[in-house]
Amino acid sequence: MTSTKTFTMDELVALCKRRGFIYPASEIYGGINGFWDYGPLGTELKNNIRDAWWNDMVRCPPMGPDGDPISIVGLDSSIIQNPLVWEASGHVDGFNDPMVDCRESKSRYRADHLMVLGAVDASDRRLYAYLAGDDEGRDRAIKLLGKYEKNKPEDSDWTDQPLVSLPNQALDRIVGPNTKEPGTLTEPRQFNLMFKTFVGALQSEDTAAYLRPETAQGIFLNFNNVVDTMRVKVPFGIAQVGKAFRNEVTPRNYIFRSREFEQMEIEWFCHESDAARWFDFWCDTRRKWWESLGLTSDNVQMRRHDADELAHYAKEGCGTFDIEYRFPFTSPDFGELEGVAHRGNYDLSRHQEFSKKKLEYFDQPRNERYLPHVIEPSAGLSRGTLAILCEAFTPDEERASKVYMKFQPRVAPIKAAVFPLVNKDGLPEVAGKLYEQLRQRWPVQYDAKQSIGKRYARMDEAGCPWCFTVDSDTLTDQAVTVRDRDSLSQDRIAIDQVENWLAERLC
RNA sequence: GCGGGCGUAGCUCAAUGGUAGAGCGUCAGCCUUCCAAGCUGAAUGUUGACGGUUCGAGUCCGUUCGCCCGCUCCA
Repeated sequence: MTSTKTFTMDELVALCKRRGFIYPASEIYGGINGFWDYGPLGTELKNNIRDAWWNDMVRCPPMGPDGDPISIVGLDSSIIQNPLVWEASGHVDGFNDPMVDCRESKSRYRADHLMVLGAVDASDRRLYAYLAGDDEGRDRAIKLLGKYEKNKPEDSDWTDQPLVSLPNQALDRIVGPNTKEPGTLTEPRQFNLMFKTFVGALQSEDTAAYLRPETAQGIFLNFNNVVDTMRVKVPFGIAQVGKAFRNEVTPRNYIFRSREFEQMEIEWFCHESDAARWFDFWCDTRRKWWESLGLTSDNVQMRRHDADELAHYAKEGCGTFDIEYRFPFTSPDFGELEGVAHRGNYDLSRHQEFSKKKLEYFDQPRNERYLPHVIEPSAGLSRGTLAILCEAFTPDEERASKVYMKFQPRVAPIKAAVFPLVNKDGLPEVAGKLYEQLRQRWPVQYDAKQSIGKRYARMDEAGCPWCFTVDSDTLTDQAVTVRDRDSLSQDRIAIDQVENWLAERLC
C-alpha cells in the first residue's frame, strides 16, 4: 500500500525553520544559492544518522553473505588533495574547456577541437564533424558528404569551419565523428563542477587545487597505508563520512541537491570473482539499513542504472543500483538516496598509473597479486537527513500542533523532556533533579513554562518521543507520568526507573 | 544556463501609490493538577538588497540576490 500522507515541502521547510532544524545559509545577507545551515535540532538529527551508520557499518558491521564477520575500518581524509588526484579519478577531464558529448557514441570532445564540413547555409543539409588534425576523420567526412549529399550544390558550397563558430541550431544536422545519424552532439558546455581554490597565499595555476567532489578518492589514496598498517585482508572495507562539494548547475529541492553536502561512503575491496556476490550483499544490506532507521518500505525502492547513465568508473561489471526514496517533490517517483556501484578496479588502476606507485594487493591464500575490485555503497547523509525529515513529518489534525515529527527514538534529536505539571509546590525541584540525572546520558529538555498542553505540543514538533511529567502525586508515590508521542498514551512509572526505562528503548 | 512565478514580523498571510497590520508562535508576570486553556504585558520589520519615477513607493520601473515550477545539468 502506498503512503497516503500528503504534505508539501513548504510545510516541512517552515517547520524545519521554526523548530531549528535547517536554516538558509547566510540568511541575514540574503542567502547564498545551494548552501544550508543545520540548526541545533538538525545538527543532532544529522549526527545521529551519521553515528548510526558508523556504528552499524564500521564498529558492528552485519555478518557477511556466508554468515561470517566482515571487516571495515574508518578513515577521515583531507578535503583538499594533490590536484593530480582528480585528473586520475577523471574529475578534471577537460577543465576550462567547453565540452561536447555525443549521445550515441558516448564520446566527449573538446568543442574547440571539432571541425565541421558541409553546406552550413543550407538548413536542410547534413554537416559532418571530425576532430581537427585527424586526416582520416576528415577524409571520412568528405566521403560521406560525397555519398549522401552528391545531388546537392557543388563542393564550393561546402565550408570547413570550427564547430564553435556555428549556431546551436546547426547541431541537429551535424553527424558526429563516429556516428551515422545527425543530432547526437550536445551543445558545448562547461563541464567542471569542482570548486577551485588555491593552496598557499600565492594564487596562480601552479597552486590551484580543488575541494573534493566526492569522499571516495581519499579512501583509494590510502589503500596502501591501510593495508600496510591495519592487518586487513581482502575482502574488507574502508569507510568515511565527510563533506563534499559540487558546483551544481541548479541546486534544487531544499537540501536534496546542494553545493556542499555530506557523504557516507564505503569502499569494499574484494577479488573480482567475488564482486557479484558482494554487490548483491551490499545492495541488500544498505536498503535494510535505511529501513531500520524508519524509512518505510513503500517509500524505498532499488533501481538499476541503465547502461547509458553509468558513470565513467562503472561501465563494466555489476553496474549500479540506486537506493531511492519517494520524496514529496519527486512523488510519485523517487529520488536517489544512495548509489551502490561496482567500480571494478578503475580507481586503483588509475591511481597506480598516475602516481606510478604499485597499489596491488598480494592475496596469500590465492597466491595471487591483483588490484581488488570495489563495491561502493555511497550514501548521502544530507539526503538521508532529508528523507528522515520527510518520513517523520506526520500531519495530525487531532492534535494541537497539527503536525508531529515521528522520528525513530534512535535518531530523534531530543530523546525525552521533563516537565513539572505546574511551576510551584516543589514540583520544579523534583523535575529538575530528574532532568539533571537524564541529561548525563542523553539530550533531554526541561520545560516549566506555560500550560502542559503547550509543552507537549512543542515536543511533538521537535519529534521528542517521550515526556515525563512530575505532578503532586509524585511527591507521595515517587512516580511520574510518561507520555508517548505517537500513541498519546500516558503511563505511570517509578521515578527511579525512568533512566532504565529510557535506556531499554534507546539501546 | 533559459523561460515563468514569488519575496512584508520566527511562521502563515493582509495592507486603492497616502500613518506597515492580523493570527499563531516567542518572551515576562499572574494563573493553571495532564494535551497550544485564561488574563495582563513585551519584543520583533531599513517590506530581500541597490537604484529610479513620484509631493509621497510594500505597491510602478530597472538591476541584483534568494526561493519555487518547467527545461537543462547531475560527470
